[in-house]
Amino acid sequence: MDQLSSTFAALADPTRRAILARLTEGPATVKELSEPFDISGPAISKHLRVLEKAGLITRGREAQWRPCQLDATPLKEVAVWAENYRRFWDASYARLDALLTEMKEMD
Amino acid sequence: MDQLSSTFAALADPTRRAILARLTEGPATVKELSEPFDISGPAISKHLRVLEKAGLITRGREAQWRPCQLDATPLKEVAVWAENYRRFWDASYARLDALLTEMKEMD
DNA sequence: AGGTTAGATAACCAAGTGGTTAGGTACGAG
DNA sequence: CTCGTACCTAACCACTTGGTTATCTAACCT
Repeated sequence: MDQLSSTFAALADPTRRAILARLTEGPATVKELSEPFDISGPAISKHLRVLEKAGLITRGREAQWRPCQLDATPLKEVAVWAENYRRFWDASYARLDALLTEMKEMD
Repeated sequence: MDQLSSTFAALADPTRRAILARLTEGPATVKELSEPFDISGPAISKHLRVLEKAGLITRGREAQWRPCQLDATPLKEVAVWAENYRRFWDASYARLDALLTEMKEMD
């Protein structure tokens, strides 16, 4: 799978997006991350592995803890990708687009 | 599934992203959309249904054709969501963030 | 009416996903 | 050394996904 696909796939799950949101407040242990959800530890572990493979988190080792940290780099690609479609949702861009087309047709 | 999740899920497939890219050039029939790929018609039909359920395309009826059209509205939500993480990938925002934290710690 | 074309649906398959429970590893504390 | 804690892996399950082929409907063109 390409980078963008695995990033989108990782973001398709609400639990994983919530984990990312939590990590904006700073690094956290697996235990801390699992607290807001009533799913088992292994389920969280799987989510973290998906996020790690997508490059959205990095994991360290400190004694018996494996602290997770946000890495938002892939989200930049997402933002850039989405921005390419801005003119299709933004009305003012659509008007500008129409204007440019009109001008192009004049020559 | 919530809106954002189904949008991300729809975008996780390269074929579907290519279909969206093609639709930026204007509406197209199912046949036209399937031409660049060497997968079967039904496979394309399934992709289109996923895109339609995610609200990324709308479909009309003209004789025996069912022309597809881009609807980028959900992509705005994607862009907005991703922008919330800008300060975590943008160095200058990170510096601003550090500065603000420093200032906060001073009182 | 008959044939061709566009497209959807149905049934199936292999692989992936999100969850579980059970059991294993590694570390710190007493 | 033993106990508890943090975390992982393994095996399993139900469901989804991305693909297939075969079959159907609907519209156009002779």
